[in-house]
Amino acid sequence: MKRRQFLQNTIPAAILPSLVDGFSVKVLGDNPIMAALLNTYVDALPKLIDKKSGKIHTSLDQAWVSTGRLSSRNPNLQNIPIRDERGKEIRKAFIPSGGNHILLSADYSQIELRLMAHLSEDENMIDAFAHNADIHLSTAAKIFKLPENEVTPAMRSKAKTANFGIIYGISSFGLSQRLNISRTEAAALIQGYFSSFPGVKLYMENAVRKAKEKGFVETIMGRRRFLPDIHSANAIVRGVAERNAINAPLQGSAADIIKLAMVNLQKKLQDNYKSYLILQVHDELILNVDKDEIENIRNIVRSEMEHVMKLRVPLVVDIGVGNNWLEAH
DNA sequence: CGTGTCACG
DNA sequence: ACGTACGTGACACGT
Repeated sequence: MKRRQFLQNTIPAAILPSLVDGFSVKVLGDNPIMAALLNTYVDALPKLIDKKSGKIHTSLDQAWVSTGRLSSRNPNLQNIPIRDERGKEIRKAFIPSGGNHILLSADYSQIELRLMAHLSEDENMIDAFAHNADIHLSTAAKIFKLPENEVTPAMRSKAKTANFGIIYGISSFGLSQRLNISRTEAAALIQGYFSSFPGVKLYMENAVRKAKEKGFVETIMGRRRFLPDIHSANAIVRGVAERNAINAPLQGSAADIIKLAMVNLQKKLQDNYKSYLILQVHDELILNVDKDEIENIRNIVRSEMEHVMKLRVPLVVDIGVGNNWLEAH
C-alpha cells in the first residue's frame, strides 16, 4: 500500500513532535538467548543509536493511520517485544537517560471497551465499569447466566475473546476459529452477549447505518473515517467496511483521548519539571522521570490521563516505574 | 515489488 | 454462496 495522508484530524497536536526525546539504550552485545527472528530488534536497534545523543529516536506520523492513531517508524518503537520470554530481554535494554532517572509507564485500562460502554450507553456495561468490575469476569457471568463465583477460568477466557471480538466487529465464524469451537456454539455465545448488552448490538447496527447514510463514522472528538466501500456490491469488501464502521470510533476515540492528554500533560510538565515524555504506544505513555519528582509526576500523569474527558464510565490508568521498560510495565 | 510471518496495541 | 476480527511496521524471500 502506498503511503497516503489523512488530513481530517481535528486534534490540536502541533506540539507533539517535540515531545519525543528518545530512549537511552544499553547495548545488548552478543546476548546469546535471542532467537534468529528477533534480528529485527537485536541486530537493527544498536545500529540506530544516534551518535550525538546516544539514544534511539523514532519518527511518529500523526496523519497516516486511518483511525487517528500515531504510527512509529525508523525504527518502530510501538512493537518492541513484551509477550515472549526472550523478547522481554529486548525490552529490558530500554533504560532511562541521565543520572538519577527512572522510566514511568502509564497505560489506560480497557480504554476501547470503556469507550464502547460510553458510546453505546449500554447500561449493563456502564454499570460494570462504574463498579470497577473485572470486565471479562462480569461479561462471562452475564453471557453464561451464572453468578460470578461460578465462572470458570475457561469461561472468563471465552468472554475475554468475545470482548475483543466485539470491538473489532465480530462474526460467528471468526469467533469460532479463535475459540476453536463450532460455529453454532460461537453464534450462541454472540447471541448471549447481545442479550446481556443490548446497547452494544444497537451501537453496532447504528454505526453501520450511519456509515451508509452519511458516508462516514466519527470519533468522540469528531475525526471522520470515510467508508465508501460500505456500498460495495462485493460482500467481502462491504464486510470490511462494516467492521471498520464499528471499530474506527472506538480505536479512534481512544487515540483522540490519549493525544489530548499528551498535549495537556506537556503543558503541565514543560518549564516546571525535569521529567519528560519520551514515547506513546497507543494506550500507554512512557516518561523519563527524575527520581526526585516521581510522586509528583505519578499524580500529574494519572490526573491528566484520567480526567482528560468526562465519560459515562471512569477512565482508569495503571502506572509503573522501573529501571528499564520491562520493569516499568 | 508483492507475500508471508513476525512484532506491538 | 461468499469468506470471515481492528490498526500498524520490519524483515526474509521469491519473482
